[in-house]
Amino acid sequence: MASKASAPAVDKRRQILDAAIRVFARQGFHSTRVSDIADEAGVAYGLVYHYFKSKDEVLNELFVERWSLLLAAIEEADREGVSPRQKLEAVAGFIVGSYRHDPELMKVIIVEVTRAANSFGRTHLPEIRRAYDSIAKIVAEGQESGEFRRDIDPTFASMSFYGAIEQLLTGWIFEVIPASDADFDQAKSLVVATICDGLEPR
Amino acid sequence: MASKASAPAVDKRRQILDAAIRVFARQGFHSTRVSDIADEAGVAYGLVYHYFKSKDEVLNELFVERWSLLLAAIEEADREGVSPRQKLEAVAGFIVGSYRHDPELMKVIIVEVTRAANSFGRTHLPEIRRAYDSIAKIVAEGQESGEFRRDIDPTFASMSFYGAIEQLLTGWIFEVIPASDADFDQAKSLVVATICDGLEPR
DNA sequence: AGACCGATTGACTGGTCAGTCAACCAGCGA
DNA sequence: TCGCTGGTTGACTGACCAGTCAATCGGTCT
Repeated sequence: MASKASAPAVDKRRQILDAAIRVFARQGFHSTRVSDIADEAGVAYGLVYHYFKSKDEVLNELFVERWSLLLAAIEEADREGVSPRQKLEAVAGFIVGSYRHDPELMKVIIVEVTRAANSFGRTHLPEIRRAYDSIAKIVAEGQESGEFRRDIDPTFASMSFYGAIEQLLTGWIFEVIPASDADFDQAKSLVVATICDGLEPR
Repeated sequence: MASKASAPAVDKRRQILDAAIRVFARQGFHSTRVSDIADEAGVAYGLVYHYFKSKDEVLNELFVERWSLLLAAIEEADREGVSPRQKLEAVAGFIVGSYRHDPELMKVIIVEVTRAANSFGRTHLPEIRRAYDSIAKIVAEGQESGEFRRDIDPTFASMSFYGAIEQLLTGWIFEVIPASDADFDQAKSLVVATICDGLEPR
């Protein structure tokens, strides 16, 4: 496909995916018609079905594409020989960075997949779970090395950590909390400070 | 309605609401037909429209009914003259307790409203935000009294705290993490310990 | 009895889309 | 020039379902 000797000047498939991001972000998956995607992409209705076997598959593609990067980033962070706290910082940084870099895509991923475990998320639960597990692994290693306390289940900690970050993104997405560049910069360290140091003074 | 001199043996309206909880929890809001609700309630299709003006209104009713209790509980917790940490414990305890008491209803609230800010949540954003704000208020008071550190924005802390709890419930709902009675018991204190004390040993 | 009225019933309608498909087009090799 | 092939088009169809409504039921009051 993309490995053709000479790629076409415009990659219609990509064009459709990018249009879908915009439309899904604007109207939500359920209330976008396939024709909306085609229109936004400046392409005929039927072409969407030439490249994707269903509307669902378009969303799937967007999710898988992005989530695999996240999984890679978490595992990469774990591989580095730094403190568990720095690993968590790297994970938080990657997620916040993803949002900063392409808020529309992250909105779609979170709102339509990650936070929609009943519909789409269900299909992708295994991949989503893999992220939780990788974070839990970081916490568990921190406990073994004595850098983290041992009386909090790593799975619990992982869910709290991920939940906190996702809630922040959700707050930005729906303008419940301000989303300036300064907020993005702070977010990473504040989340990690909250989770690692706690709210009570030391 | 319910204030009639002699209430009917069966309150059909309530019967419909309870049936809706079960069906929404089982199939999700989008893929339940109004006829599913009627069937589950053992009632004719049209009767749903006698008591509710639309399918949406059924969900709204369920949400408002429950969320107002949550708001009351948070504000009540804040009113008591205890430490901010104990207030957060009360809030976490109420939410976990709600799930324990009626997991299906909480599943519907979270999956279809709270975590669905694009569709339904949008309508209820003000009420949802009120919960965040009340929690932030608890944190802010804790900072003023010196029981919480001052370098973390209360709004941030509030989102992290609420996000952590909601993520735990979501984990239970989708069986990503085990949901035994023991887990419920621990959850409250573990979340609060994580957020207040942090993962790093003191 | 008979009139009245709210609760209850379920067949039906109107509108909406996802997905199909037959036709069309452009480039290229023979 | 003439197929051939794969990308591209958009009208159309079949299914689905929220919401409507006219009819029926059952209790109460006169």
